Amino acid sequence: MARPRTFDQPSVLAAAMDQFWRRGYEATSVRDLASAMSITGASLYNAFGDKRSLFRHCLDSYLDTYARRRIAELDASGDPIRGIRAFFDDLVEASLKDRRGCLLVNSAMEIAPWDSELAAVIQASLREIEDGFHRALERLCAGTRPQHEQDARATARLMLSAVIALRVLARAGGDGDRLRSIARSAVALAEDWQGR
Amino acid sequence: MARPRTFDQPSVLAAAMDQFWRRGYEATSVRDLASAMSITGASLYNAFGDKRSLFRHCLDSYLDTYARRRIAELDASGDPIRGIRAFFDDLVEASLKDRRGCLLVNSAMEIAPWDSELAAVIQASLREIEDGFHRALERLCAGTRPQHEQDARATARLMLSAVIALRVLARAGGDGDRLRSIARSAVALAEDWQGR
DNA sequence: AACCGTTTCTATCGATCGATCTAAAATGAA
DNA sequence: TTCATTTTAGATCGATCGATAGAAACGGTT
Repeated sequence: MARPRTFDQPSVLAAAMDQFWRRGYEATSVRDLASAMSITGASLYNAFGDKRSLFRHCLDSYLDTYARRRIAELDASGDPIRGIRAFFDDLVEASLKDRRGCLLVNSAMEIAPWDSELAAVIQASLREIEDGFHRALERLCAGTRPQHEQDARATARLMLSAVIALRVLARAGGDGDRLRSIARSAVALAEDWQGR
Repeated sequence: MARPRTFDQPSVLAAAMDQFWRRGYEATSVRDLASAMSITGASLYNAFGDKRSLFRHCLDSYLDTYARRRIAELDASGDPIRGIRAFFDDLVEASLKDRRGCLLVNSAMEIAPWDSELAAVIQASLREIEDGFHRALERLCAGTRPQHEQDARATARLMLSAVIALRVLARAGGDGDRLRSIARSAVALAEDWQGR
């Protein structure tokens, strides 16, 4: 065949993701990316296509590596309430340690209004999170109260709202008290929904 | 004296605000701004200083014109629950009609991480919204249950979360059902808090 | 060992970025 | 009417933008 690549695709993709994550799409230049990835601009274009295509790869990788991992852990939790609490505790801890926020939410703000294809990906991913909460809520009252379907959907959406707001506030420098307070309220939402 | 300006300061500022609001800070060029404001670049720099300074003027104007107006209406409402419902109904309606989202939330994502001075302004404004909800909740049980202060603060913060998420989802193209569902849940939060 | 397809590097493309300069036009005070 | 002062318009600054061209480097195939 031909000359093989000298860089490791997953690791340079992670470096690019980090740039987009911290600085956003517009504010990240191709030179920033190439420098962070330790490759030249030509190699970047050769391997990933243009800037938007590289971003698409980064977003897909982010969703697989971070977003869906949290949902899977929620689904795997034995006790849904404990799973929800672990979800939000972990989210707050990660958000306070790393102020980049969430690449998915960041992209929903910056990219989605201008790129209908990526907007569809983003909306679908947000829906995955919402559905994860919904499944957890349904497990809380398995089979007993089918009439509360609407409530479960509404509660799941309010929990998704808490996730989004946590990420926004963390990126904007919100203090830990506020973040923890929101997380606690979101968990209480599920508890109250179960107990009512 | 000397030659007076030929443009109307508030109206050109509104035009600049519209650009920042729709496109964001980085993606809006000084030429975009000058064109939208119907003045030349030199006039822009002469009247408003550099790009960041113009943005600061726009953000201040936005807070006075939009954000604080909603809070004042909430404070002025006779029935806090009706005021909260009107707040969210109006927010959803406006968010569906105009997909720009909220300049304050947009800026919290894009500007706050890189500009500590503007970050402080943004955090203070978010706190103003939270405090507005908090005052409404306190009016719901005036003087009767001082022990619930912590709950009131937590509920107000969750309502702020709903506002932020509504704005994010609206900008990302979220459908009306989801937005209305979140708004309804946020109002229900206040109702439940009153009734518990 | 010779060949071929791919990657890599350097240099650079035209366009646009934020910002500024010059000079002409316009205005009110003296 | 004159003059000082400010605002205009247009040109342009150096820097950087996303993207590409051409040549050299390289490894698997024959």
